[in-house]
Parts: sequence; structure tokens; C-alpha cells
Amino acid sequence: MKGKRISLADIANELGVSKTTVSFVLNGHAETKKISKKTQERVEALVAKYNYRPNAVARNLRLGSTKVIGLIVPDISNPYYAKIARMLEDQASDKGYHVIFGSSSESIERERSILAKFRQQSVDGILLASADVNSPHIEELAGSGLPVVLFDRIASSSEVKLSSIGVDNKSAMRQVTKRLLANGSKRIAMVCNHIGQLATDSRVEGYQEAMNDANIQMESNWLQEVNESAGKSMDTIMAELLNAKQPVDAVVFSNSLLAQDGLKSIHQNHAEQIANLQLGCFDKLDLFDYVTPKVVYAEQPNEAIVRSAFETLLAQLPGQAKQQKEPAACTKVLHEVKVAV
Amino acid sequence: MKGKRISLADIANELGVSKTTVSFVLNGHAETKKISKKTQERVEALVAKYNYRPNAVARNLRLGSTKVIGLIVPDISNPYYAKIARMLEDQASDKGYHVIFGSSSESIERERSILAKFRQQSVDGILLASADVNSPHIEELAGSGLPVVLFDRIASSSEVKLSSIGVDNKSAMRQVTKRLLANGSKRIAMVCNHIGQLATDSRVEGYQEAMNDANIQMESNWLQEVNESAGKSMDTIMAELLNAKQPVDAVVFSNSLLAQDGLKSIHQNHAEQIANLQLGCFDKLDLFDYVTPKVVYAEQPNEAIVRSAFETLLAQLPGQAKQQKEPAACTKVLHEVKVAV
DNA sequence: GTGAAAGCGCTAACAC
DNA sequence: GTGTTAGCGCTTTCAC
Repeated sequence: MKGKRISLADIANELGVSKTTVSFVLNGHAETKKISKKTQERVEALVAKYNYRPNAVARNLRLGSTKVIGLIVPDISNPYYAKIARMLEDQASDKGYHVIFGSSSESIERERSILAKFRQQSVDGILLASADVNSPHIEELAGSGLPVVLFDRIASSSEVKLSSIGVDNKSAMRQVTKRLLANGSKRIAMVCNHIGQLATDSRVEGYQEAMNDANIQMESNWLQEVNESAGKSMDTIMAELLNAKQPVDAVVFSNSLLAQDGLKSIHQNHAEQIANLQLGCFDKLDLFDYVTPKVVYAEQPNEAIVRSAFETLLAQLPGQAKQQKEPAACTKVLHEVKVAV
Repeated sequence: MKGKRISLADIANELGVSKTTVSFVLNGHAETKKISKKTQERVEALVAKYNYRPNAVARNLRLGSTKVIGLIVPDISNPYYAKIARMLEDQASDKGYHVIFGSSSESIERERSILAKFRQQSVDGILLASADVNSPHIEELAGSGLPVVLFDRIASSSEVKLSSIGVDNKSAMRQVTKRLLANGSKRIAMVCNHIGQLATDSRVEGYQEAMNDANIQMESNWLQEVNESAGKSMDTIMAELLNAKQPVDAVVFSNSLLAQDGLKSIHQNHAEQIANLQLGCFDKLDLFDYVTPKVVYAEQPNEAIVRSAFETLLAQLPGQAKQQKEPAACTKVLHEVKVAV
């Protein structure tokens, strides 16, 4: 059954025409190249008979474009990125692109390596949620000629000369915190991880701003960072916050994975306090629909983010015969979040 | 800056050697081809200077292998498949492979189209959780020469001549049901959908076997199939089971999506019965950690499944210079589930 | 209307 | 030790 895969040349030979002719027919140049109706039909018949499909690798080599775009995220199994992946797949396949993915595991080294591999594979472009947007390799990317759009993890305003699509993290967390305050909480703690990463830091700032605006004096242990290796597990943190003489009456989490962890910890060890506790979170989880207490969250317009990220990427690709004077200027977009519960 | 990407020929020219020499050095044939130390060093120096990386597309064309494997699942944003994707990525990258993915949305048409696209791109092999393992296009795959391994959604025992990796659905559901019985339930109903699909039917059998083994006479409406178009919504079914004079005291769901639906229905309409109700489910949901009543579930050994699926796929690939008499016989593996709560 | 031929960048058998 | 060369399968200019 195997047999050599049939090639365009085989078709041409069997028909007694040239590869050129077959190629023209296959690529819809039949009209412009004035291939006779009869020849067209003969070609199409044989193509159908053998169920011939052109070898994309050869085509790619010739054309210098693979119709593949790379998606690099910290972890594809994170439901947030998995959703992104799906949206991207849908958008991309509409335009005839495929998606190859890589998970950096928050490691710059792995990220660089994936990036390098993807370039070698000549992906047409890359959507990147970087493990560290401040790392120098991001700078280098800008001058590399490879179309790259940063999303989700984006760099502070100007500097980096790469297109970036994201949300206003600070504003989002400020809004969530304000909502919690409006609902009556006064002693609000924040649990995060990856302090030092821009997104996290911005969210922390948003929380702090909201607290300051409300004239609440934060206690020193209200800002917590999960760090297993330093013995700061979610359980430890929750115990510290909730077993105090004066426990906190609300907790905001800097991302949804933490919220999930936190919920588990609360249910396991602090169930009796659920009634008096508010929770807040950046980003949403399906889970929130089923669980007590209700969680106030900032919902990212992911569809819009992916859409503009992908469109921005397409715009950088060569061959988008537009007013391509410059190589598609570097776009920056911040989408607005929506607070919900 | 952009500039033309540098090629092997450029390196060779600048060095005044032939492409062969450079190629040999780059591919580690330096020793066997007895390239002089000095030439090696000169090549390596220039490669480093230009940060030259071979064009994988050209290489692929020449070698007929892309080092890319395709993952086709119903929906990459489904956390179950997202997890699988990540495990596969990790395994694959260890062996120098990349993963490209496609979501079929449970549509055979989309699945076929993705399959066709992936072949055109000359992926080296495919891991497929098919929208319908009984569809004829699966049969065709077997004779197509493209290495494919079925997983998760696998066909009934023999027939299909494709390697398949999955779990023993019947045994899994038998175990879950037995656990419910051991915990004291006597009147256990099962809610499923997709009766007629192999996986579902096996799970139903497992439930029935467990009930028979316990000498429990099942009542006629204990086996329920959700079917919106026939007016059998989850809410209707739950009402029928739980509002009876003699309500059931446990419900098992044939998959986790149903369990999620069922939980919602129970919480909305039958909250007072939660204390006297046991739940069972094939497969786990994060949700189960947070919700009452506790759910007994069969946990799939996903790591092991992915591992054997990938290994099986590798074994089908040409060039695994082993005792390749036959094109790697078609393997079938059923992994054992673990029951947990 | 159709074909010949020149590559895209790489590998590897076969010279020398 | 190193170079020549023939492709892998496709697109496309230019000729007829």
C-alpha cells in the first residue's frame, strides 16, 4: 500500500504534459495562462484519481513560506493558554495557516530554544507570551526579521520594538479590588507568584492603588508570594492569613491558577470561614460558576486579544500587498477587561 | 537587519570549501568522513560568527522527514486534551520532534480536513483522538502509509488495523460502581450520552456488570441517555430519578461533561438530597475537588497513555533501525484506571 | 496553449 | 580529506 507518494511530475508524465501545465492548473492559473479546458479537465481527473496532494515541504522551500505559525506560551496545558491556542487555531485555519506550539515552562532557556527551533522550521511568524519580556533575547527578536507579536506577557510601554497585545493589568486588578471594597471587605490580602514579572507587578500595583485610594493601611503580610521552594505553599499562606487573630476578610489572587489552588486550600482547611470571605481574581475559571464563595474576577477579552494579535502578525508577514512602505509598524494594543462575578 | 538568510553555500563559499564539507561538519560526520581538525574549526567558527542555522525546510525536503508530529483532538482547549498536548510536547521535544495540533470540534469533516493538511505538510506521524473511530476514513488511514496512533477514542478490539492506546472503559466503570455499592448505595442509576459509541457502551456494560455482581435488580429507568432533541435533558432525567417515590441513592455519569451538567442540575433543583446522594464518574474534573457530594471517579493514567502512544508512534516511523521486518505491527494497549474520590 | 529549465537549500553517493 | 553532482518536489520566467 505504501508505494512512493505520487508527485506532480508523475501526473505530468502520465498525461504527457509538462509539470508547468499541471502546476498552473493546480494553482488556479489556468485562466490567466490560458490552459485549454480539455487539458484542465484531464489534469483534474488524474489528480482526483490518485487523490494527489502537492508536497507542502517542496512548495514551502520554493516559496519560502510555510503557512505555519508558532505559538509559544509558558504552558499549553494551562487552560488559559489552551483556550488561546484554540482561538488562534480557528483564526489561523481560516487564513490557511497551521499552528505549532511550544511551552517554555517559564524558562528563558527553553523559550530561546523553542524560538530557535521554530525559526529553523521557517515558521512564518510567532505569537509569543514570553517567560520574561525584559530578557535581552526579546530585544534581539525585534531585529531578527522574523515577525513576532507579543501577547499576554507584554513589555512596559515603549522600548521593545515588537508589536504587543495585552490588557491593562494594573487597571484590572484595581477594579477587582475596588469591587471587593465596595462589597464591604476591608482587610484584603493579595496572593501572587512570579513577583518581578511585569504582569504580576502591575497587578500588585493595581491592588495597592485601590487599597490606598480607600485609605486602608495594608498590613505587612497581606501581600504574599507563593514560593514552594522557600516553604511558602498556598496552604501555609492561607493559614497565615486566615488563622490570624484578625483574619483577612478577602483574598485576591494574581492569576487563576493561584485562585484554584487557593480555593482548594480554603475548602480543605478553612471551610468555616467561607461565609465571611470574599475572593477576587485576575482572569476567570469555569470553576467559578460552581463554587463558594463567589469570585470577583477581571475577564479578559481573549477573543479580541487573539484576533488583534493574529491580525497584527499577518500584517507583518511579507506579501500582504498593502501600503507596505515600512515593514508594518510596531503596534501596541491594550484591551480593556470587564469585571464580573 | 533582515538581509537574506545565510545559507550553507554562503558558508562554504566564504571558506573556500565545498558544501559537502560544511554539511559533514554540521551533521557530525566529521570523524567518519575524516575532515581535518583545522577545517572543522574554520567551519564552526564561521557558523558561530553568522549564527548560521540550517534551513529545516530544505533539509526536510531532502530527507523526507519533518520531525513534526500532528496531534488531532476534538478540542485543544478542553483541559483534558490540553494536558495531553503538554505531555506529548515534552516527550516529543526530548526526541527532537515538534507538535502541530488541530481541533476537530467532533466533526468528521474537520477531522478529515486536518488530517489531509497535516499529510500535505508531511508530518512524520499523527496522534489521533478521533471524533468517530467507526467512521470509514479511519479504515483508510490504516492503508495510507502514514503512521497514525489512535488514543483516547479507540475502536473496538480487532478490526481497525491501527495502533490504539486507551483505557479499559468497562473495567473502569465497574470499579466505580462497585465502590459506590461498597459505600452503601443500592439504587444506582447511570446517565450517559452517545449510546452506540464504543466507549459509552463499554462503560454502561461495566456499570451493569457491577450491579449484577451485587445481585441488584435494576429498574427500567435507571439507565438514562441525555438527548436534548428527544426532550431528555439533564434536568428532566434528574427529576425523574430523584423525585420518584423511591429515588435513586447514587448516580454515575459516563463522562465528566455529563457529571458537570448533572452537578449543576442537582445543586439547582435537588439540593436537599445532596446529603443522601453518591455520585460516580468516568474521568476526573478539577471541579470535583470543590463540590459536594464528593464524586467517585476513575482516573486515567494519562502520562502512561501519552508515553505509550508516542513510543508506539515512534516505532512506526521508518528509520528506527531495529528488527524492522514488518512495518511495526499494530499495537493495542489498554491501560488500567485508578479509582479515587 | 504549452514546455524547458533554473533554482529554493540541503544531503550523500561517488569520484579523485 | 575534499569536491562534484544529482536530486528531493515544487513554482515560474521565458521561449516557442
